[in-house]
Amino acid sequence: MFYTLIDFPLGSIFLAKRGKALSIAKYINSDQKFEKTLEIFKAKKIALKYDENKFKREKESFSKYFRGEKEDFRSLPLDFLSGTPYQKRVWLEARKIPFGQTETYKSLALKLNHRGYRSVGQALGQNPLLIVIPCHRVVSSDGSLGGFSAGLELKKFLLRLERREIFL
DNA sequence: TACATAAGAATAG
DNA sequence: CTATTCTTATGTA
Repeated sequence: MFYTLIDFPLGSIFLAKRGKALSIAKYINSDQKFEKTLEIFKAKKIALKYDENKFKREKESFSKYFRGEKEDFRSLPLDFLSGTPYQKRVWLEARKIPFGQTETYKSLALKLNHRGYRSVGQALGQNPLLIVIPCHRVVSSDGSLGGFSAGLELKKFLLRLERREIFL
Protein backbone atom coordinates (compact mmCIF):
# COMPACT_ATOMS: atom_id res chain seq x y z
CA MET A 1 0.00 0.00 0.00
CA PHE A 2 0.95 3.60 -0.45
CA TYR A 3 0.72 6.33 2.12
CA THR A 4 1.28 10.01 2.68
CA LEU A 5 0.84 12.57 5.43
CA ILE A 6 -1.07 15.82 5.50
CA ASP A 7 -0.23 18.40 8.14
CA PHE A 8 -2.71 20.67 9.86
CA PRO A 9 -2.66 22.72 13.08
CA LEU A 10 -3.48 19.82 15.42
CA GLY A 11 -1.18 17.23 13.88
CA SER A 12 -1.25 15.17 10.72
CA ILE A 13 -3.56 12.93 8.80
CA PHE A 14 -2.15 9.61 7.69
CA LEU A 15 -3.63 8.49 4.37
CA ALA A 16 -3.25 5.04 2.84
CA LYS A 17 -4.60 3.23 -0.22
CA ARG A 18 -3.77 0.24 -2.34
CA GLY A 19 -5.41 1.14 -5.62
CA LYS A 20 -7.31 4.21 -6.74
CA ALA A 21 -9.59 4.55 -3.75
CA LEU A 22 -8.72 5.68 -0.25
CA SER A 23 -8.70 3.14 2.56
CA ILE A 24 -7.28 4.79 5.67
CA ALA A 25 -7.38 8.29 7.10
CA LYS A 26 -5.95 8.35 10.56
CA TYR A 27 -5.15 11.11 13.00
CA ILE A 28 -1.51 11.35 14.00
CA ASN A 29 -0.52 13.74 16.74
CA SER A 30 2.85 12.40 17.81
CA ASP A 31 5.83 10.52 16.46
CA GLN A 32 4.81 7.60 18.60
CA LYS A 33 1.41 7.37 16.94
CA PHE A 34 3.08 7.37 13.59
CA GLU A 35 5.52 4.63 14.60
CA LYS A 36 2.67 2.62 15.99
CA THR A 37 0.69 2.96 12.79
CA LEU A 38 3.64 1.68 10.79
CA GLU A 39 3.97 -1.25 13.16
CA ILE A 40 0.35 -2.22 12.65
CA PHE A 41 0.95 -2.54 8.93
CA LYS A 42 4.13 -4.43 9.55
CA ALA A 43 2.31 -6.87 11.83
CA LYS A 44 -0.24 -7.46 9.08
CA LYS A 45 2.57 -7.97 6.63
CA ILE A 46 1.39 -5.17 4.42
CA ALA A 47 4.19 -3.40 2.64
CA LEU A 48 3.99 0.37 2.89
CA LYS A 49 5.55 2.81 0.53
CA TYR A 50 5.59 6.56 0.80
CA ASP A 51 4.21 8.19 -2.34
CA GLU A 52 2.49 11.52 -2.06
CA ASN A 53 1.89 11.71 -5.78
CA LYS A 54 -0.85 9.13 -5.52
CA PHE A 55 -2.88 11.36 -3.25
CA LYS A 56 -3.26 14.46 -5.38
CA ARG A 57 -7.00 14.43 -5.24
CA GLU A 58 -7.17 13.72 -1.52
CA LYS A 59 -4.62 16.40 -0.71
CA GLU A 60 -6.64 18.94 -2.60
CA SER A 61 -9.82 18.01 -0.78
CA PHE A 62 -8.18 18.16 2.62
CA SER A 63 -6.54 21.51 2.01
CA LYS A 64 -9.89 22.90 0.91
CA TYR A 65 -11.50 21.41 3.99
CA PHE A 66 -8.95 22.87 6.37
CA ARG A 67 -9.32 26.23 4.70
CA GLY A 68 -12.92 26.12 5.92
CA GLU A 69 -14.40 25.60 2.49
CA LYS A 70 -17.32 23.31 2.02
CA GLU A 71 -15.80 19.96 1.21
CA ASP A 72 -17.78 16.81 1.80
CA PHE A 73 -15.44 14.17 0.36
CA ARG A 74 -18.71 12.91 -1.01
CA SER A 75 -17.29 12.14 -4.45
CA LEU A 76 -14.09 10.58 -3.19
CA PRO A 77 -13.99 6.84 -3.93
CA LEU A 78 -13.44 4.67 -0.87
CA ASP A 79 -12.06 1.20 -0.40
CA PHE A 80 -12.97 -0.44 2.90
CA LEU A 81 -10.37 -2.91 4.06
CA SER A 82 -12.24 -3.80 7.20
CA GLY A 83 -15.66 -3.53 8.74
CA THR A 84 -18.70 -5.70 9.21
CA PRO A 85 -21.72 -5.12 6.96
CA TYR A 86 -23.40 -3.29 9.79
CA GLN A 87 -20.46 -0.99 10.34
CA LYS A 88 -20.36 -0.13 6.67
CA ARG A 89 -24.04 0.76 6.74
CA VAL A 90 -23.44 3.09 9.66
CA TRP A 91 -20.47 4.69 7.94
CA LEU A 92 -22.34 5.26 4.71
CA GLU A 93 -25.23 6.76 6.61
CA ALA A 94 -22.90 9.07 8.52
CA ARG A 95 -21.35 10.12 5.25
CA LYS A 96 -24.66 11.65 4.16
CA ILE A 97 -24.55 14.27 6.91
CA PRO A 98 -23.93 17.61 5.20
CA PHE A 99 -20.99 19.86 5.95
CA GLY A 100 -21.61 21.97 9.02
CA GLN A 101 -24.59 19.96 10.24
CA THR A 102 -24.90 17.36 12.96
CA GLU A 103 -26.94 14.26 13.66
CA THR A 104 -27.35 12.34 16.88
CA TYR A 105 -26.52 8.73 17.57
CA LYS A 106 -30.22 8.26 18.06
CA SER A 107 -31.32 9.67 14.72
CA LEU A 108 -28.70 7.62 12.94
CA ALA A 109 -29.88 4.50 14.74
CA LEU A 110 -33.48 5.19 13.77
CA LYS A 111 -32.49 5.64 10.13
CA LEU A 112 -31.02 2.18 10.30
CA ASN A 113 -34.31 1.19 11.91
CA HIS A 114 -33.34 0.02 15.33
CA ARG A 115 -32.70 1.42 18.77
CA GLY A 116 -29.20 0.24 19.42
CA TYR A 117 -27.84 3.68 20.05
CA ARG A 118 -24.65 2.36 21.48
CA SER A 119 -24.00 0.06 18.58
CA VAL A 120 -24.02 3.10 16.32
CA GLY A 121 -21.36 4.67 18.48
CA GLN A 122 -19.45 1.45 18.55
CA ALA A 123 -19.51 1.25 14.76
CA LEU A 124 -18.47 4.88 14.35
CA GLY A 125 -15.61 4.20 16.70
CA GLN A 126 -14.26 1.74 14.16
CA ASN A 127 -14.31 4.33 11.41
CA PRO A 128 -11.09 3.96 9.42
CA LEU A 129 -11.62 7.15 7.44
CA LEU A 130 -11.51 10.08 9.79
CA ILE A 131 -12.97 13.31 8.41
CA VAL A 132 -13.74 11.65 5.08
CA ILE A 133 -16.50 9.84 6.91
CA PRO A 134 -17.65 12.67 9.16
CA CYS A 135 -18.25 10.76 12.36
CA HIS A 136 -17.39 13.98 14.20
CA ARG A 137 -20.76 15.34 13.07
CA VAL A 138 -22.52 12.79 15.22
CA VAL A 139 -23.21 14.05 18.74
CA SER A 140 -25.25 13.03 21.76
CA SER A 141 -28.91 13.95 21.76
CA ASP A 142 -28.55 16.12 24.85
CA GLY A 143 -26.25 18.36 22.88
CA SER A 144 -22.98 17.19 24.36
CA LEU A 145 -20.27 15.91 22.09
CA GLY A 146 -20.32 12.23 22.83
CA GLY A 147 -17.05 10.44 22.32
CA PHE A 148 -14.36 10.38 19.71
CA SER A 149 -11.70 7.78 19.16
CA ALA A 150 -9.10 10.24 17.98
CA GLY A 151 -9.72 12.54 20.96
CA LEU A 152 -12.44 15.02 21.75
CA GLU A 153 -10.07 17.89 21.09
CA LEU A 154 -10.03 16.97 17.43
CA LYS A 155 -13.79 16.55 17.33
CA LYS A 156 -14.27 20.01 18.79
CA PHE A 157 -11.75 21.43 16.37
CA LEU A 158 -13.48 19.94 13.34
CA LEU A 159 -16.92 21.11 14.41
CA ARG A 160 -15.70 24.64 15.04
CA LEU A 161 -13.94 24.63 11.71
CA GLU A 162 -17.17 23.71 9.94
CA ARG A 163 -19.08 26.37 11.84
CA ARG A 164 -16.53 28.89 10.60
CA GLU A 165 -15.54 29.69 14.16
CA ILE A 166 -11.87 29.31 13.44
CA PHE A 167 -9.82 30.25 10.44
CA LEU A 168 -6.53 28.87 9.31
C1' DT B 1 -28.74 19.53 37.85
C1' DA B 2 -26.32 15.32 39.01
C1' DC B 3 -25.81 10.62 39.55
C1' DA B 4 -27.16 5.61 39.31
C1' DT B 5 -29.34 2.11 36.54
C1' DA B 6 -31.63 -0.45 32.92
C1' DA B 7 -32.34 -1.20 28.12
C1' DG B 8 -30.60 -1.50 23.67
C1' DA B 9 -27.75 -3.57 19.10
C1' DA B 10 -23.57 -5.24 17.58
C1' DT B 11 -18.82 -6.97 18.02
C1' DA B 12 -14.52 -9.08 19.96
C1' DG B 13 -12.65 -12.71 22.60
C1' DC C 1 -21.51 -16.47 26.89
C1' DT C 2 -19.43 -12.14 28.76
C1' DA C 3 -17.52 -7.72 28.42
C1' DT C 4 -17.24 -3.60 25.93
C1' DT C 5 -18.67 0.31 23.17
C1' DC C 6 -18.24 7.68 20.21
C1' DT C 7 -25.98 6.19 23.93
C1' DT C 8 -30.58 7.13 25.73
C1' DA C 9 -34.41 7.24 28.98
C1' DT C 10 -36.01 7.06 33.49
C1' DG C 11 -35.93 7.45 38.42
C1' DT C 12 -34.48 9.76 42.62
C1' DA C 13 -32.73 13.32 45.41
